[in-house]
Amino acid sequence: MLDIRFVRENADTVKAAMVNRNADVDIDAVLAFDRRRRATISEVDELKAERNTISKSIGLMIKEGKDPEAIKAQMREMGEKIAAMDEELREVDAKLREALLYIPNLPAETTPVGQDETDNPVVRSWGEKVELDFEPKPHWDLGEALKLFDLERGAKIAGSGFPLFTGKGARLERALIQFMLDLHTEEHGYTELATPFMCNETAMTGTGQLPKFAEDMYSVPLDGLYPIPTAEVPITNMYGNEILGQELPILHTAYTPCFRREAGSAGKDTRGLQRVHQFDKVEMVKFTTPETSAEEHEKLTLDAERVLQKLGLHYRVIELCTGDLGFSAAKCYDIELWTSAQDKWLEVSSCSNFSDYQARRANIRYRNEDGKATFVHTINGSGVALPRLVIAIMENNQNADGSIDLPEVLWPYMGGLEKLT
RNA sequence: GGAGAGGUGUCUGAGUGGUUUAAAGAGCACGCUUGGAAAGCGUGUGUGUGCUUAACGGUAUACCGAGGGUUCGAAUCCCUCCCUCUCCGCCA
Repeated sequence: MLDIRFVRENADTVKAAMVNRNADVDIDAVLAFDRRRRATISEVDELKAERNTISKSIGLMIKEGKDPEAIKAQMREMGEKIAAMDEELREVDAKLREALLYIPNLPAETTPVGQDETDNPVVRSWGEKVELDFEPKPHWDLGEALKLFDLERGAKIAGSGFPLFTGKGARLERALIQFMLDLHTEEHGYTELATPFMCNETAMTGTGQLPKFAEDMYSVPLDGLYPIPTAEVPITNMYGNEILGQELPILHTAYTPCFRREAGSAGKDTRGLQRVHQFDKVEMVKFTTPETSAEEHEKLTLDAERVLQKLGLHYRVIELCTGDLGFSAAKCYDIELWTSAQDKWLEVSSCSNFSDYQARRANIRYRNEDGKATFVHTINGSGVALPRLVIAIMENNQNADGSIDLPEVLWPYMGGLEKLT
């Protein structure tokens, strides 16, 4: 959520930023709510001040044995007026908040301006494309042949997009999760968490999934819960409504499954594991001061890249331009893996700096050097998401006989297994 | 799911309708004291919002788990909900 004072004082900047984002929001409507809200507060506070004074004098009158009935009758009227104005204030307050919740974050100054994904610059790349001297098979063929997963039976029990991993495929999921968690906790300084896999509406609003993206979320209406689309939700919101007493930055990592309805993307890249409703992911989340967030964002991105380097996978980092930037993010790098069999790039990580946007929504603060309660900056990124990672390993490491070589760092996690046959 | 007990500031903890403007203590910060420290003494010590200020700040209002209600006036009384603890039930 944007700071209403900032919006008030920099309306033109905000409007220009929204144009760069292709965001259709009515800033003037927000400003009108803001004006009405402040006028109402001034008025009702004055009345309340008067009521407090007179109420106290009534107390004194009773003590002195005087009859306060005449004044009380008068005060009843004032009470009704205050109640009416409080109600009006509640309404305009709710409208203002609702409007603000639908306004996306301001892009960082360093975020490149652009229309859509074709304007996203490539920041860097690592490794080289794998050249195979035979006709490579897509992962869905390899996986069925090696019995790594059984997508038909997954569909039978839950629906398409709910993959069922079997045997070595299931073990590969577990091995990758553990490898990544070990890397982030032992070498990158993150503290591991095991979080709830469902969150309430407040948490989903805190990180920006609600209210605007309700249709992307699964929900359990009977209990008011939502299966998490990313560990970002429980991890970020665990500090909601707190003034953090500990040193910043705070670094957390967690494995969770992620649940996404993928509404509106039906039929797009859905073959095999490319786009699924449930997938495993190791996430990284940081809470930083405003001064260090840019630097910590770069470091977090490198932490994600390190996973891919250790696995020996060719990747590139692109930066999202203003037109392609996620709703809550100020700046974002996507990491994409190359797959030779399909001759294309697959997004496996999205590393974003949210500045104080989520912190303001979730009300997460710390004490700055002056001792003043200040909103933290939140940063998070996948480190990394599994299905497309598995795709890249399978498709790039395949042999002519249909077997798949496992990256050396995974051998210990696979019980010594070096090859999927 | 049932019964009971609770939820007050950084912490402990008092407070059952009106100088509570949330007592007191601890902690913390600053000052005095000291050769230095401790002790002692003194002062200060939350958050949101509105108005105001160049700024320090000032001022008003709200906040005692959350949301409603009663009342001239609510931490205090009433209603709904949430959470924690104990016991029972169910259960991996």
